[in-house]
Amino acid sequence: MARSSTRPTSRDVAQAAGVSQAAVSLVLGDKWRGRVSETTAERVREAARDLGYRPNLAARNLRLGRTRTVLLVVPALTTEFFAGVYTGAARVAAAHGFGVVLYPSPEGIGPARDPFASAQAALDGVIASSMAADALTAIRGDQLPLVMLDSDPTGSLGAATVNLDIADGVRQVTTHLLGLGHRRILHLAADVPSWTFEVRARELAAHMATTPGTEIRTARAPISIDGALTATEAALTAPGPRPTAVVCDDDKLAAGAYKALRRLGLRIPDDISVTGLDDLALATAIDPELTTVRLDAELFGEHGMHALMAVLEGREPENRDIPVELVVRGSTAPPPTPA
Amino acid sequence: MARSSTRPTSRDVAQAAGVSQAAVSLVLGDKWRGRVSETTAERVREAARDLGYRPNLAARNLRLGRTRTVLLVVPALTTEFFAGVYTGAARVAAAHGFGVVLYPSPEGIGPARDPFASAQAALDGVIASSMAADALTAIRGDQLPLVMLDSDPTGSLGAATVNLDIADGVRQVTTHLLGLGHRRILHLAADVPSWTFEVRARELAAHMATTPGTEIRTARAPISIDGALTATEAALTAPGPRPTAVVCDDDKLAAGAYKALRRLGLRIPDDISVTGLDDLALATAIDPELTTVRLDAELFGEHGMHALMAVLEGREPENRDIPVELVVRGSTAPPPTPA
DNA sequence: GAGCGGAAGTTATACGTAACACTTGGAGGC
DNA sequence: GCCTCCAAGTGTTACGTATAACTTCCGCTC
Repeated sequence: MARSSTRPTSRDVAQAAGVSQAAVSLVLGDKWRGRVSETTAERVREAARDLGYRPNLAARNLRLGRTRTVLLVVPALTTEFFAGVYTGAARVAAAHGFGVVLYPSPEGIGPARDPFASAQAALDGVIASSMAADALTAIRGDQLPLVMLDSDPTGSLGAATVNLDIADGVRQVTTHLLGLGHRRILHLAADVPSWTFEVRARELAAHMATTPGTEIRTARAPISIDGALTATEAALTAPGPRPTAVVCDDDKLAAGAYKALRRLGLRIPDDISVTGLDDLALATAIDPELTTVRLDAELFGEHGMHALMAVLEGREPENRDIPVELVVRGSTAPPPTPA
Repeated sequence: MARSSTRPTSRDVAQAAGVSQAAVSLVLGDKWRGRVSETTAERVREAARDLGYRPNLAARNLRLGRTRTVLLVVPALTTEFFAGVYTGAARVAAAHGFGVVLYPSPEGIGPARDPFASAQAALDGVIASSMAADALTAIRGDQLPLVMLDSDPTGSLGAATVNLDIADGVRQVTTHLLGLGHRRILHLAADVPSWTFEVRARELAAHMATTPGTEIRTARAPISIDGALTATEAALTAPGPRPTAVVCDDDKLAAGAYKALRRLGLRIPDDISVTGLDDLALATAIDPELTTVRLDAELFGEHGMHALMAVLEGREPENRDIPVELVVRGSTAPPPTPA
């Protein structure tokens, strides 16, 4: 009968199995072939099971100087309900000096007060998306291997980058609209300083310029339905010939644009076309369903992690852009013929 | 000039400052009042700054046997884009034997392969919501302080629970609809085995029964727009008098119901009313805006964390239900008067 | 001038693990 | 009959930190 108040250690298992702590470590670490007999190994495994042994990861991490864990940094929280749960919980936790780590069951969400303080205990590398400069400085200060998602490849950080081919997506949207006959476009731009949004504006301008007689009007809005509504309404009631299509930086903005258009009495797509970018569930929830650019988020994640693994293994990561795909639905049509 | 290849330790700082490692620990741990002179303390801080010293959290955690970090377990991933990023990244990472931790910048997302394997290194407690039984068993095996969110308070787990007053929300919805004159209701239920959904069905039935001549038809659907669409269409084309209102277990189901109703040529709310539950951004993105029950997710999170803190500090957590609020929008109206 | 107490440190140790270097007891070769 | 070699382990150490216990020096009091 061992002390049951505290968690069992490998030494407790060793004692229970009548072997040394080293043997336990070998067996449970799966490094015993030819070093420990099969019968002894089984005895150790049984003892570990009986005691409910779980290795202490803090000790293991300290010993190995390595954690087999990486940090994925995302720009902001898109989840709605559990984002709120996290925010509230994290606030109280912080007040108690605690950090919070989210776990997605079975897929996935994320962690902590100060990511680099509370995470460095368990990090071999970082994947970061569209981050603030100061956070990046903190990461670099840690000298952790870093992969950037959707960031300027010419940025001076010297980190590997993995990007969605947003530029091509914008080209596809533009080609689609130009082909339908649209010439005057309202660009509903996300009011967020991020490379990925700069690309949209730049590429839209560049590709529209290839056709003569085109015109782009720009409205900026925070990424929220209400923000998009207000900005769109203002832009469309401004003087001058009305745009015949609204190109939105993402689907959420498009949902806001829908509301503004309804309020202005404009029918989609008869009076005005709308496009999004992301292909969220929202895109098919609204009426008419949204013509948008599908981003393969999973593939994106896979490529990002592959790149990080390459860096960790000393290989050169490949900087390939991930293809995207235009999905044409009911929100785009030829512009109305002028009376 | 110290060795610069490896990360500086507190001993390196001590050497640089000409003091013992213990002194460094005291100064940086802010426990030096009356034990170290102000000038020495400043010298230590300067050395730490110069070397870019960051304490090794694995070592600290090992030493303290405590991590000031808790794990928040959520039932599934609601985020769309970054959920996919996480899934893909986690898959590749797992293939390499790595775990993944998400970090929300600046608010918040979460972590890992096997939550209890990769997290126990840094956990003092757990907040879990609607979890699978096996995962719960794993948690209990860890003997970690546990708070359950939205779970059966009479469950045999002996954990503290913090719940939203979903029952009251359902009562408010029912009262609202009965007051408008609705008697035949379609309950679009989430096909997910969870206490929180059982409550909806039970409470709806109980409260409807208080008014004579009422009738509930039930349709089950997975929580997705397409699933809800199919289930709703099937339920409303079935024989018998058509329900005049659809009560949905959450907003996403309601969005699917909208599509089904449009397809059937029914106008909302003139021909049929719809209600949701959650008050997501989606609720105001669809047309007409959805009458739903607002859940204060942040407050929920705060209460969950308060409860966990109480457990950690040996206090008795209070098991209060968190109030919810009916938000009446454009999707509900009196039932059409029969011809 | 002996003794005391506090300031300003230092020394030593333990947390739990992984792995290197060593031991021991036979079996087999010549 | 002796040497070698291998299987099957064990003893020991280090990872970096926090802290309890100890030391040393000095200024004061009586």
